[in-house]
Amino acid sequence: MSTLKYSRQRESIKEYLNSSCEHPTADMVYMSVRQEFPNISLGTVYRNLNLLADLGEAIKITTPNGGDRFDGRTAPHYHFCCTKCGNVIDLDLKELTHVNEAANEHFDGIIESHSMMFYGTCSDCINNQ
Amino acid sequence: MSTLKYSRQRESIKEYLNSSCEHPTADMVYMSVRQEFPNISLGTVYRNLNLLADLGEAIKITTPNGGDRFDGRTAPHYHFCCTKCGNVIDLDLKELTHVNEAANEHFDGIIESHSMMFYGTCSDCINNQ
DNA sequence: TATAATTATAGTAATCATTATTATTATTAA
DNA sequence: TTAATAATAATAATGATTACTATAATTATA
Repeated sequence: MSTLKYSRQRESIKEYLNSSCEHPTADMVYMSVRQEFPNISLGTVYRNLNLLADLGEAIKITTPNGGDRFDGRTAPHYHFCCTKCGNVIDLDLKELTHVNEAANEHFDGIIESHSMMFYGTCSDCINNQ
Repeated sequence: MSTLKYSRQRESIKEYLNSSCEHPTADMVYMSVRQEFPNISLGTVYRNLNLLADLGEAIKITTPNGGDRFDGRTAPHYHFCCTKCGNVIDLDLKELTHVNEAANEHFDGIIESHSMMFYGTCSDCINNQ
């Protein structure tokens, strides 16, 4: 196994993830971090986002359209995805703690976690339409 | 607006979706329907799967790896996705009916639906490891 | 502190899933 | 039966992501 080595690029990516609340795509992270590191490569962004997700320092959010999104907020919470504009928004909804066990009752494998995504229209799209 | 025209290819795709319980990817549908229509195009498969989903005759399941999957069972239900092999399995868990309203309480837009995916290890991967 | 070892990067090519294009074919309406 | 039109097959194009490789940055060691 290889040991993790510091990199300023990864630090900048992590910082941006933690400061942003828009659940950016890899490309959005790329655009932002390029202000500090004009030569950073999109591959570097992807590699580090996935690394941070593996380390548990970020969450990868699978969406139906427009690529995965990333979230620096690692505490369990749920998301809303607007079917009009695709934006992802944090929800204030307490964690469903018993569903994993409930789902496991009639199931032959081992259930460890779940993710839930809510869909509809965000307030921006309601107002601007 | 254009009127829908019958096609034997679409009929075969629909039939396969309804007979299968493995939540096939577009490519799996393609492989199967090719036995009846050797010249069918992958584009035709994609177009019809999306069309069926739009018509409400199938459900598109977004997964973290390996492409979207399709389900001919349209009654609301939840899925499990194995983190080892990627297989998608139906769960016997009753629908969470109040979460949409609960999520909407502190939210500025309109929430219409949700999807939930459970993760863990399926029984095949537990046994074969 | 200099040097060696090793990981990370930039730049680029390749891959995978999906959608778009277009000439031809199948279905439906007149 | 013919005309209108939607669907298809074949292929090209796109978008998101990963793989490759020579160089640069970081860390360990002498």
